Amino acid sequence: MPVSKKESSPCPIDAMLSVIDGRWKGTILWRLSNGPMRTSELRRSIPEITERMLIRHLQDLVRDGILIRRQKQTVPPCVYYSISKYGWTLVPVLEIICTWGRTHLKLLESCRAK
Amino acid sequence: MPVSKKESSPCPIDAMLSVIDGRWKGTILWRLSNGPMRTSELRRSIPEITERMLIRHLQDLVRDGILIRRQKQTVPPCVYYSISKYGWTLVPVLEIICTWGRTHLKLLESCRAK
DNA sequence: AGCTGTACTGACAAAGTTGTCAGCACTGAC
DNA sequence: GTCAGTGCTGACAACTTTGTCAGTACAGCT
Repeated sequence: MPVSKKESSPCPIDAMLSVIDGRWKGTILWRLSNGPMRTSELRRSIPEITERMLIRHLQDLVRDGILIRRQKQTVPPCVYYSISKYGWTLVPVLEIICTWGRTHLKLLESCRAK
Repeated sequence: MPVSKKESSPCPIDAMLSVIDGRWKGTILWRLSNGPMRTSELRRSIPEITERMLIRHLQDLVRDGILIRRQKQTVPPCVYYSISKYGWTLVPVLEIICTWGRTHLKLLESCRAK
């Protein structure tokens, strides 16, 4: 029976990964850790991402309570995304992941170098 | 251009996730953190996993330097997998991920309860 | 002789994720 | 009037990951 990882497995590691897993979620959180941004700002700051995927990931992160969506009721619409209080508890974890990833990348590099 | 996350992105977060990402990798590492195990032992200790996926994940982890494969040259073959010295640097990171995941799961539960 | 167990591979299907493309409804600039 | 920009959706194609099934080669048990 193929059980999606997204479907609430009782494993806490999977639970965390299901929140940050997604091709661009790490990058999005990274950008937003410097302060709130508009949808189109985010889009421009991550050149390779498509609008479709940006919005899908943003919606996931809002649903998971990591981000907050604030919309000014104007025309044209003006939407800001920011990291929620809960989302900030995730940031130090990401930093640790990042640290490990950096040393891992260095290792891979030195392997390719030889 | 669809760029696989597995294909060395320069983002350290992605680099780390590409190592531990996989439906069962967290669970496998969890089991092995108690000591080396044989392929079939692992298989029995994770009832839902298929042999195919176990072996594919094990091979990934060996390739990434996280696990060590030791084979006794006997018939029938006897293969032990254990966490490498490098792999052990990953374990504390997994523990932090696990801690966050646990509180996240509790939060999800209390949401469903109401 | 037939069955089980070991560790693993290959071919392929199903499911999941990501990307592409078109479109909405409105506004302001040219 | 046409174009660009805003934030977003739906349909669908392409790609990736996971699962299913069969098969390998040897050995021990009955």
